[in-house]
Parts: sequence; structure tokens; C-alpha cells
Amino acid sequence: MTDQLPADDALTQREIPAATVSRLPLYLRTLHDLSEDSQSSVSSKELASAAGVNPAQLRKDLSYLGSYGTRGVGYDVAQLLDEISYVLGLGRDWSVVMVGAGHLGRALAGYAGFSSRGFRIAALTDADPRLIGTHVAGLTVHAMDQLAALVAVHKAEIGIIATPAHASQQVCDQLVAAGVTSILNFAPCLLSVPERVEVRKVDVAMELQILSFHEHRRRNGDSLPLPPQSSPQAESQTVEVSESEPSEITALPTRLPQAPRMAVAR
Amino acid sequence: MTDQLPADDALTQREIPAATVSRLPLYLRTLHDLSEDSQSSVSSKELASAAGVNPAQLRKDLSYLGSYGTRGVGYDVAQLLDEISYVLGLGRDWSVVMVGAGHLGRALAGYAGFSSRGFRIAALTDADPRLIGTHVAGLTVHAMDQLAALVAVHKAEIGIIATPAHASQQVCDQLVAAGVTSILNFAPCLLSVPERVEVRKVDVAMELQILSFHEHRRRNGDSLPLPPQSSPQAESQTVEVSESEPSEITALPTRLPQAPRMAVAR
DNA sequence: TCAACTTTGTGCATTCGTTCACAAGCAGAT
DNA sequence: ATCTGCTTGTGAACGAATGCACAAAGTTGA
Repeated sequence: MTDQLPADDALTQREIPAATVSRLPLYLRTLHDLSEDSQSSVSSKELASAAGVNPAQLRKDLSYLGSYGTRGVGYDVAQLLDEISYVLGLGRDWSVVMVGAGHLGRALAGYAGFSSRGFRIAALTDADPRLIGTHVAGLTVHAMDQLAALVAVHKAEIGIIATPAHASQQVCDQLVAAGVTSILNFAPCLLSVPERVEVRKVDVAMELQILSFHEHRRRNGDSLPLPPQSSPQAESQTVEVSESEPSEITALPTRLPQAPRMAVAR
Repeated sequence: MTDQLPADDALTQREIPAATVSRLPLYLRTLHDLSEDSQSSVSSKELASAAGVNPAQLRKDLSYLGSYGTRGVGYDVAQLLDEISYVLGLGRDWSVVMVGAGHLGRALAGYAGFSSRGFRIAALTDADPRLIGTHVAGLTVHAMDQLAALVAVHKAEIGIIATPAHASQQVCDQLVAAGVTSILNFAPCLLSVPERVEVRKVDVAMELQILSFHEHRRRNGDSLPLPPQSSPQAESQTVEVSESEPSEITALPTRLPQAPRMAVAR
């Protein structure tokens, strides 16, 4: 098993790095803002600062597109918009099929930011018979057995899963079987898909837990039952706890106090 | 401006890497699933596969927690659950204040996944006078000028911004002024905050654009008006385009055909 | 008690991503 | 025409993250 990659070698080679791709939409949005202020030209310094990234990183990112700025001047806003739009495949409208017409599904279906960016929610399905036939944001909710037909009719390449976690893998399989090759998953679970299918996930609870980590760390810092070693001389914190009491952790949960706790030190 | 970091040196030093932190909620969820199947012990191989990561990575991640498994056996599911819960600060309930009672805000307020994970939406505000006083998921929508008071009363450390982009910076400033130190932002825009405040963002349109990139790439591959150099001999793709026509890009948008396009090659 | 087996924890190599720093190139002034 | 000043594009240094491979450490069974 000495990894012999399939022949996507020469292709994968000069690919735009994933990290860059994930920033392109950011640049696009920032450029859009600039162009609304009728600014026609922008330097990497300016654009980077507006996007919240390092100027060198911006330039390197753009260099992958082969998009040329003008030395001494900067980038043409309109041209760069076109360039990035093109690379992101935003030159056309995309049909999106959404599964799940619960709270989240309905909210997403009504989100104006989709259509304004060329993503058309073409169809909406749900497993709940009570929802079928109801209307959401101008769409009729269809039954799950219509899914394949809807994907075909609307030539949808992108699917959105806004169902409970327990249903999501099955829904995913149906989407894939229907020909969808990109999936945005809002259900908190791992989806298994064929290699050719691209999955991205949005998990709000996960995001909150990451925030919770930082809050917790801020408060309890590194002072806790620690391993043999005395804690290093790190005491001076810059954390301002605004107005509340000095950390009143209500109730440590099911924690067993026996397990050696090491917060930070390796 | 030769970056002289503040004295969070010794602290940041042995910190758990951000990449690891972002995976901990994933492990937590996976362990939860296992424990519901009343599995009491799990090996890194098994857990990693269930979480969709490399076993070595899992072990290294867990090693930052100082959480010890048992060699020859694996990890105790319950203990690991506790361990990760603790590190993520999930030993307590967190009060969350949400701003924006539009489609998204309402959907999020009703999301069961929050409360079940210890995140209590304690209050909900909106700028729209028509929404104030209405009820959403058992909460009354309050006016924006109540925000600071609500944050104080509920001792909320976490804020969620579910407003339109144009309002989000102002809302963010209000949250920060009220003492919130962690923000989850659903509005598509960059927030500027003091250093001590942690911001995470969820941008669905951005996710769709990244998917769109891959779809586009899959279809148009590297065959496009290219720079002088002839394209390398990369032809054999493994992409199956299921059933649709062989790429019928409806209308290239505002694209100027003059700009040299280089899709992949550097 | 000891040997065979399993699985962790981690040093190390490698890959990926970010940032620096500077030569190359263009615009505009003189 | 040439020179000055600015900004791009990118090689190279750095740093973070990943994954391999193996010693250490425990379990199980005889």
C-alpha cells in the first residue's frame, strides 16, 4: 500500500490550494463592497486589510488565479471581481436542491443571500407528510420520493441537507444516487460519500463549543489540578472579566476528580 | 511595527493547537454516539475511523488533553467524554444572547441542538419594532436597547449575530460593550473586535461558493484559454458527470475575454 | 511468572500554509 | 527620455499540521 495515487497527478499538481479557495469568496465579497463605493482600483494592502488578511497572502492567493494586477498601481476592482467570480464558477446560476423543511430549512430557503449570489433553491423536499404540499419561500415542499426526479428536472448539482442527524446519511445517499456531486451538510454528523462527491459541513453547535473552549480557557486559564510539575510562572493575565463574579462555575459535571488533569502543559 | 506580542507568551506557548481544538467537538459527538451504543471502551483506530480522521492524529490530539488511554486496550468512552467536555468548557451551561429574530434567528432559537449541548439561548433581541414583543421558541423578542441589560442579567458570555450584514458591526460593538467575549457571526462580513474577544463566523453563501468552485472545476477542468504554454498532457479524468449533457455553461457572465486565463498551471 | 499480543504516546519526517523581503515592472513627473 | 516612487509577483524562510513508525506499557492467557 505504498500509496500509488491514481492518475490525477498532473492535475492535482498545480491546483489552487484549498486554503486559497476558501478565501476567494471572502475577497469576492470585499471587492463587491469596494465596487459599490465605486472604487475602481485597489492595492493588495488595502484589499487585504479590508478582508482581514495579510497583503502577501492576498497577492499569493491571487497569483494562483493568474490574475494580474498592475505594479505600481494595484488591481482593477471590476476585473478582479470577474476573475474570482469566474474561478469560483459563479458565471452561471446553480440549481440547488434542499432536503429538510424544518426550522433551518425554511430559514435557509428564505435567505436572500443565496439567490443574490446565483444559487437558486430549485426544490425542497421533506420526509414529514404534514409538511408536504406546504409552501416555503415560494416553493412547494415535495415528498422524498420525488427527490431524484427533482434533481434531474432542475439539473441540480448541489444539495443541501437540513435534516436531523439521524436522517442525513440516508438523504445523502439519495442525493448522490440522484446525481448530486456537491453537498452542504447542516446535520451534525459525518457523511460518507463516494470520492467524486464534495461535502462541506456547517455545524453551529460545534462552533459554539469552540467558543466555549476559549471562554473556559480565559476563565480557568491553566490553574487546575495539574501533573507533578509545578505550573510555570504564568500568572499575569490580560483577561478582563468585565463585571461578573470571579468565575463561579456552577457545577462541575459528571467529572471524576481522580483523573490527572493537565490543561495546557504537554 | 516589529510585532511584539503581549505577555500571553508563556500561556500561548503550550496551548492546545487550534486545529486540535476544532476537532474536539467532533470527537465528543462521536464518543456520544458510541456511548449510546453502550460501548464502554474504544481504540484510537475505531474512534478515528468513526470520526473520519487519522488514528495517529486522534491520539496526538488527545495527548494534548493529557487524557490517558490504556495501552493495549484503548480509551474509556465515559472518561474521554468527561475529559473532552471539561476541556471544551461544557461542564456548565452557557448563556447565549442572540441578536436578530429574522428567519435565521428564529430557526436557530428553535434549534434543539443548542440546549441539548448546554447552550441556553437566554435572550433574543431585534431592531425591527414589529418583532419586538413577539415570541419565538419560548422567548420574547426584546428591543436593542435592552441588550446590555439582558447580557448582564443572564451573565451571557456568548453572543450570536443573526442580523443582516449592514447591521452586524454595530450589533457586534454593542455586544462587546455589554461584556460579551465570544461571538458567533452569521452575517457575511468581517467583524472588528478588541483582541480579547473571540469571533467565529458561519457563512453559508461562502460554503456554497466553495462547492461551486469544485463543481466548476470538475466540469471545465483545465481546458480553457490558456497562457502561451501548451497545456500539459493531463487528459484522463476520473470525473463522472452522471447523466447530464457534457457541460452546457449557459452564459459566461460579464467576463472580458481579453484577460489571459490560467485555471490551474502556475 | 512470563511470553505474546495489542494499542498508546510521541519523535521525526514531510507536507502544507503563511509571511518576509526583494527584484521586476509600471506610472507619472520632470 | 529618463528617473523616482510605488506596488506587484514570487523565491525563500519560517511555522503549523499531518502522518509514519516504533518504543513503551499495559493486558491476557497459559
